[in-house]
Amino acid sequence: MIKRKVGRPRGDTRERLVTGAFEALRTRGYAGSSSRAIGHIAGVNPALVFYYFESVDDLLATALAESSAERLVRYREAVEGARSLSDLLATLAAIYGDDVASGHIAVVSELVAASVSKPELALRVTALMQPWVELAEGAVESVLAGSPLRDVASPRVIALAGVVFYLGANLLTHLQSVEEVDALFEESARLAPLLDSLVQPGAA
Amino acid sequence: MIKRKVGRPRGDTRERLVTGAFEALRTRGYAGSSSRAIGHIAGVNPALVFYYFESVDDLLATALAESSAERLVRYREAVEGARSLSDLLATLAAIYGDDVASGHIAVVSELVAASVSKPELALRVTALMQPWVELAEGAVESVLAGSPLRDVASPRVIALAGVVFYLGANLLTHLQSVEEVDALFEESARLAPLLDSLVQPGAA
Amino acid sequence: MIKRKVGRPRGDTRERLVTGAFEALRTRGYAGSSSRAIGHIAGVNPALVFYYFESVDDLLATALAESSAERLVRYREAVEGARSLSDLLATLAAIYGDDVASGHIAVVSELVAASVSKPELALRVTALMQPWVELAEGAVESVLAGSPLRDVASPRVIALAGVVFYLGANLLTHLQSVEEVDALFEESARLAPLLDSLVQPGAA
Amino acid sequence: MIKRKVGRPRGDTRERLVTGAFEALRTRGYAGSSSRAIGHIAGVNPALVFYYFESVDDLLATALAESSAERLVRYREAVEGARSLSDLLATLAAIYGDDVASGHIAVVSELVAASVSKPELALRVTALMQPWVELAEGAVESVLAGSPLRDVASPRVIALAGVVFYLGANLLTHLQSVEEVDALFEESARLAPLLDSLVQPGAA
DNA sequence: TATGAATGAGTTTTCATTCAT
DNA sequence: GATGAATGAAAACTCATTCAT
Repeated sequence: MIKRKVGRPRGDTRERLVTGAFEALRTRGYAGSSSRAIGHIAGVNPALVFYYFESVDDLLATALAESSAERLVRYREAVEGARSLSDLLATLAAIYGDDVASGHIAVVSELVAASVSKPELALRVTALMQPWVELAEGAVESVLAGSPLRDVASPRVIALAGVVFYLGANLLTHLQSVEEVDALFEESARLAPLLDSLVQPGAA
Repeated sequence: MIKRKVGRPRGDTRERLVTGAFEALRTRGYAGSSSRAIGHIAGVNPALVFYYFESVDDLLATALAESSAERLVRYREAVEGARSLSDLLATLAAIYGDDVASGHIAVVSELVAASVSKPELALRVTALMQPWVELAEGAVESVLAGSPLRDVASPRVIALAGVVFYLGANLLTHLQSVEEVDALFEESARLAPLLDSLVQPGAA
Repeated sequence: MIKRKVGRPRGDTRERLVTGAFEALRTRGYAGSSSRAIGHIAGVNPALVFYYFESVDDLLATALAESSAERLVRYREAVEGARSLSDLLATLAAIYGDDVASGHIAVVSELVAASVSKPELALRVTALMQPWVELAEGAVESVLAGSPLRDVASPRVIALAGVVFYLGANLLTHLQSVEEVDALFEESARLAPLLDSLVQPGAA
Repeated sequence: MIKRKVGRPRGDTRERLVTGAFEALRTRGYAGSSSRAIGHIAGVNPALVFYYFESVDDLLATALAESSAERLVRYREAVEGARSLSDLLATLAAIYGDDVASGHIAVVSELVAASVSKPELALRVTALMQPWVELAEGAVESVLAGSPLRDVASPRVIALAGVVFYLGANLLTHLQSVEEVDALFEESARLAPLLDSLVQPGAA
């Protein structure tokens, strides 16, 4: 006798869990993302979390990893095409805006926050940050090429500064309102031309 | 025979709890700062947390508040005495350095992070941030006085940028090593004179 | 050096506690009437509960006792003046109505309810019921005097029936709406003359 | 070597919990029916209370619901077969007697009492009462059919009166002795023929 | 693959009560 | 009379994880 639970498409369970974890983090925060909660959102038995993943944290980190990888592909072109510091700042602002809208920013917040007291999770999250730092580093490098600033400022550090800004803005978005943070990006857009002229004194 | 119930009127229980909470946050993170853990560190019955405070979060926020107030007093002079942007950046770096050493930075991290999913806590933490934003705002204002930049950049937003940087650096300190973040501040020190000349073109 | 806490009139503490206990029962229920809660309402140190009373339950029972005694005085005349069963029913309805308004009914509910699993409290509450049963018994007796029913119905049992009705109505008031219970009393008022004619076949 | 973790899949756990809850209410009262106590009586891990039920109150209400449903089936025939008010009163007395013996009455008492300060529980208990009120209403209606009283007394209200009586008797059973309450029912049995003759003046 | 049952440790919080002052 | 501090037990509930099936 063949017995097959009806109505549950097989094979996509892992994927459902990943999506469920992302949603859980986005809507209930790290503390509310228990295996039960994720299973509930995914419409899947909570025990499966441990079948497909090592632990809840592992699943959570995977959810962030997948979202991050997808965005890396999506933004790489814009970042690498940047010709000036103001281009780069504009891109950072655009990424930030998209991430607020998609909920990615909330998920980052939650996991970075949790990482603070979970070393294992911190390792995962840090690893996810690396490609972004490298991407930014390359972009800064090409923008600074031929600039007198090249000798004063290290691209690596400036890239890190961008990440620090993104992380800090992340937190502030939760603590204050989005508007305050938006004002920050608008202001930087206004100052951008000034920065450009610092970088390439002869241009324009 | 002298018999004294341990822990009876010691008079400093509240204070011990506040210190214990700070230590718990610093060494075990938010997740590890249960009433039990705090009571253990303070050498006090965990139920007393609820005698002296409304909740664990209340105690935790109080611990941050006391540390924050003490630092505000300590740093106000330096911040208000700043004469240039590079002075201000140097002060920010100094504060950051002290806060890493004293553990205050860890405590801030933990509570800001936890705030992300605890609205009530977020309110407390946000309130604690305000005096710092205002202090920074005033300092930026006096530094920009008479500068051509005055018309382009709002002191409020620049002050917020400083806070965003502090918060972001906070997180990065946990995710990466302290060295990376130190490099950030060193770099900004190297760039500071350049910024100063932007602010006061005529000077020097 | 004479030191006297300002602003707290001495001597009325016991009374404040009794009133506070009544209010606590009325507004927060038995479960919410902790020594802390009562102390808070009374504006008095919770430890005083144990100075003036044996236990919280003792204080609670005392609060009911005082309210009950006061009402007994107030209603005795009406009950004893009743000339017919319909008079008695009307009085029962009036008492019920007053008790709903004054909150006494809520307090009775809470304590009778709690008595179910607290034998000591049950004793106190039962004792408080006795004078009412006796009062009712006397009234029924005089109403039935000279009635053919006298041989069929014992006044004691009819009085108990009244109390059972009062208690049951008490509970129903909490489970259903007050309106339902009011309907009950209105209906009995409509049926009362019929009952009167049973009691005194000859009259009117 | 046969090794079987105690308490693993036994299959009847839910049922054990329901029975345990009933027993706990019966023998220890509402206040004594903690998850721990129920788990102990049921021989089951207390955490399972929350696996199978939403809360302790949910389990408790379920226990009452199951007992109530079973009795409803058992008594429906007798109630619907009643031809006179005295039949109905006799049935009420019989139900009361059975309920005292089975402990159902104690359980009702406890939960009705607790409902006074637990709105959610009150909803459940009230819902449980409805079928009984309706059953009684139908029975009263058929008994009053063709009676001159039909115009004076509403079946709904008389049915409610029956419930009020049952509830009040419940409480009195706990406050006083069972004997007092028994006397009440005996007396009503003695008065029943009189009532019957009121209802159907022509008969017998 | 998937499920549902089970466990034990953990959490925050509340309480009655006691006692030194 | 009155206070505030302290205690220890208990409550409801949640969780990650395991395991037999």
